[in-house]
Amino acid sequence: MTRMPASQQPLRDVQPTEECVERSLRRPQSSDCAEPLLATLRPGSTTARLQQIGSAATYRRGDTVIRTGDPAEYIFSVVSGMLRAVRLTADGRRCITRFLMPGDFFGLTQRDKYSQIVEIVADATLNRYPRRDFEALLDTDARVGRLFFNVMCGELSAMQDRVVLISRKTALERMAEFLVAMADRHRDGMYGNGNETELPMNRSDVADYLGLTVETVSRLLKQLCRLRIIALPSIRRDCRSQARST
Amino acid sequence: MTRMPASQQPLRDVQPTEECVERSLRRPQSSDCAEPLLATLRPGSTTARLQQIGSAATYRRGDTVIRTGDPAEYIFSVVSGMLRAVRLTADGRRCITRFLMPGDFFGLTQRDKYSQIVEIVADATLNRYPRRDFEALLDTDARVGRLFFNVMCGELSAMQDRVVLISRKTALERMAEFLVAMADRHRDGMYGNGNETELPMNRSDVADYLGLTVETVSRLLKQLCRLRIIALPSIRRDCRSQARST
DNA sequence: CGCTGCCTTGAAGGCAGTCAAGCGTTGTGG
DNA sequence: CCACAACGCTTGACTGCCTTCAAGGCAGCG
Repeated sequence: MTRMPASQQPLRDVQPTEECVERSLRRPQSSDCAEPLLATLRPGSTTARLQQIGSAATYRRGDTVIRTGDPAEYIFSVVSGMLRAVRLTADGRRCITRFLMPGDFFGLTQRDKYSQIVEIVADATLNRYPRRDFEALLDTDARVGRLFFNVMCGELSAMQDRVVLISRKTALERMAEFLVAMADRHRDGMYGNGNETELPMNRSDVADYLGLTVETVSRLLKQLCRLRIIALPSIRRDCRSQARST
Repeated sequence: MTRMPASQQPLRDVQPTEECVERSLRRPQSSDCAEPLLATLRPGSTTARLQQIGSAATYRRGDTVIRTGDPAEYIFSVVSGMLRAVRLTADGRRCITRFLMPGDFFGLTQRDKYSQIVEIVADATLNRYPRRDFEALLDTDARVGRLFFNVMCGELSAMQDRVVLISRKTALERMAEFLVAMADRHRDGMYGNGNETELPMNRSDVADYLGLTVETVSRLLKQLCRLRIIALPSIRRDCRSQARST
């Protein structure tokens, strides 16, 4: 047994200011999963063995892929499109725990039923892996275990960032960080280039993702327009100058 | 390629009421990790191989085990005591992402640096596993990969529950759910029996865990006392009748 | 004893929610 | 082609929950 030295508590007495919103507009926000998960998927034979057990399926906007309580028979990865992972409280209050984009996995659980709802935000192609095959692979191929260990480390860290965002930041900061995160994720992707990003989800989704109301989201977007931080050429499009947003 | 059928959106138009707080007081809350992680640790030889690379260390209240940015050289599991995982915003606002209790792991990351701070809430004994050895084990023994896959599934689900709790529930509901969760976790443990639970953390910790302020936490506890839902025999002790709390 | 840290309590204020109405777009059917 | 309904988004006025600010109490400890 080793005995560890004591140490001091961190100080904290600063209040949220305009500077905080400024900071929210700068990358990087996330402390752990800065690189996209796709990077961990591309190389090597691990992917190949995984691909063998997977099959593609397409879904349309509004489709429900999995529901809370459904038997967890598949795990999924997103090839294209966008999805939302939803949790509902017993009385119907809604929360979007994450938006799923190409490279993301979902449906991972050790239980026999899914614990969340996943719906399609923008037409999507998914890979489905039968759970039985997936677990067999997990039990025999350590590299697959390692791959998913990494995937889940990244997700866990992202969720921790989200808890901080929602519990300790103002509405404006949440909105700003959300827009920057979306823009980063979509850089040169299907939904955006460097300085223009399409937001396939509606205001209600954004609100439930950030723990706000539709009205507040609407007001915040207007406010960011007034501050010349963003522009909204169309209702679903968020256009920003590089200099300001990064 | 299979084509999936569309389906309907869930309804939701109910407002938080007294009934919601009632509901917060009932178990089970969590949808995925109801059984303690210890259960997944006890049986089989997986644990044995893990134990071989681990060594115990004791810490005192107030100690810092890991800091953001420290080289991630170990992963840890809690044997006894209680810890808090802390994240700070750039300007010092604090958030406790989780309380760590016997059976919990922390320090798991695929990066070379820790992304959070972990401090001791109540004197603790930990197991430390050198990262190098741990990863070697992970790369060779699929059962270890499977074990941690399960561990992380549970944590991920717990974090999702937390996001719902913080983003969509009232202060009173958060407080009630927190107390019930602590009581459940401590049932017949070191910090509690069936109807009395010790809360080793201070008000400030509870506040930063629930996304509230110390003052609000204090007022809520008083309110729950007035409602005869809890009693506070001492400042750190939370005493409830079985009938009401479950 | 006084100091320090933690907790409580009260009063006032503000941020985001609630309620309500109106606008614009899309889609449907006459 | 237009009327109309449905839906999502915006805007304004008001409310209320929780925070902020401030002061005081209590226990532990040098």
